[in-house]
Amino acid sequence: MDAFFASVELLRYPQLKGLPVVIGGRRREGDALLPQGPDGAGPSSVPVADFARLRDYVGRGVITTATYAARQFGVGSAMGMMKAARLCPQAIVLPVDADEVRRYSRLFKSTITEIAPVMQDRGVDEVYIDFTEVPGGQREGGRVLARLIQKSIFDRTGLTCSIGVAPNRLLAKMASEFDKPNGVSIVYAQDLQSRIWPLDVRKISGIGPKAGAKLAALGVHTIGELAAQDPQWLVERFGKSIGAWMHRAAWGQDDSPVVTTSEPVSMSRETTFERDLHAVHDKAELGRIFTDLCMRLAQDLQRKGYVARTIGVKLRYDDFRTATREQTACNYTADGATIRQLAGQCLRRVPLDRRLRLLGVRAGTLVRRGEEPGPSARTYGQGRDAQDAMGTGQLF
DNA sequence: TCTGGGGTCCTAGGCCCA
DNA sequence: TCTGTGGGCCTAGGACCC
Repeated sequence: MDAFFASVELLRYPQLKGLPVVIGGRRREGDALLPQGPDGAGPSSVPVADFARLRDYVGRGVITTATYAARQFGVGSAMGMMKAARLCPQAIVLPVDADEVRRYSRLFKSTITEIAPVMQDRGVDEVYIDFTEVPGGQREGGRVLARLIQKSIFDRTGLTCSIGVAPNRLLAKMASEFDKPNGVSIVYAQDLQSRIWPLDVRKISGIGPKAGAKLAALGVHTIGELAAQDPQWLVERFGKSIGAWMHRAAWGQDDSPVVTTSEPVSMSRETTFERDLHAVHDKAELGRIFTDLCMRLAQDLQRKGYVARTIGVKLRYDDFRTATREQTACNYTADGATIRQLAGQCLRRVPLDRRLRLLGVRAGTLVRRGEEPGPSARTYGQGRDAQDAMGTGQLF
């Protein structure tokens, strides 16, 4: 299989090109989404000076993405806004406009599938494409088709994207990193030792901060060093599945197909509070938020046509520890009140002695509405804790 | 003053059942 | 009848991704 990996940079205001810009943070009620130009001309006509700056940002939140100009200051995705403001106070802050991002994401993907129909979603701004069967897909190792896709995306959306082409998804993803934000990189199987092995192990999608640090502590820093390890040695340290996968990945091996359809496994809604809340002192406010999360989750399920049998809660304490509890019911549901009741039972099994910074509600074991199997013969979550919770009053 | 939100997958332990 | 074993499901937590 030959695979493309394409990712787009979701910044489209030409007057901000080349400037440090971060997208992210948390929007407060009543905040204007973006400064608007005269006569409804939109943000594209707003002078640079009129955009908000990172130094003026107040409150919680993280960076969703940053331009390459901002990244030069050390600012990057998932960084706290306050830390980013210290590193690059002059950066322009744009809010996340989720509806607009979704619209452009759909446009980006439909442009690709019109050219190469076998495409796998990898989030809002990334896709894998199998172009084995696309006419002309092999010309110049795939470069011709990649350029065509790039141009089509730019013509349709005004967005640039970087593309990697390689024998499989794993290598294509790494190849796409080689020439950002608007390049095409081709990696052949025989390039493994010269172009992949010198890279840091963290460049492998799936090796994150924890595994990266553990490997570093074991003296393994590059992908080449990872490839040199005995697979059994990796299995003993990272487990059967991940250890074996790591070794295959280091050798550039990946036989996973480009999957064009998938069913959701879970849906959830969560929110971080403006200030930490206490289960007793802020009971009314927490109750309102909790109910709202349950209702929004129910709406999500109903809108997308799913019902769930497992309902759970997620809490994050003021010390950032996380606790989850979940319960699988006899029947499937997408009803807000039922979800609220089940989630409330889960909540009673969590310690609530510390202040909370986040509350979430999750629905799992999903099936399409109308395709529910019969009631489960066995029910779980009926232990002492769960029984304590049954039939008692609501916590919040 | 750190650290969002919405997901997937893996692991480990417990329980139940054949 | 008792015990051991293995599989499936549930639960909680963690790692990782965009």
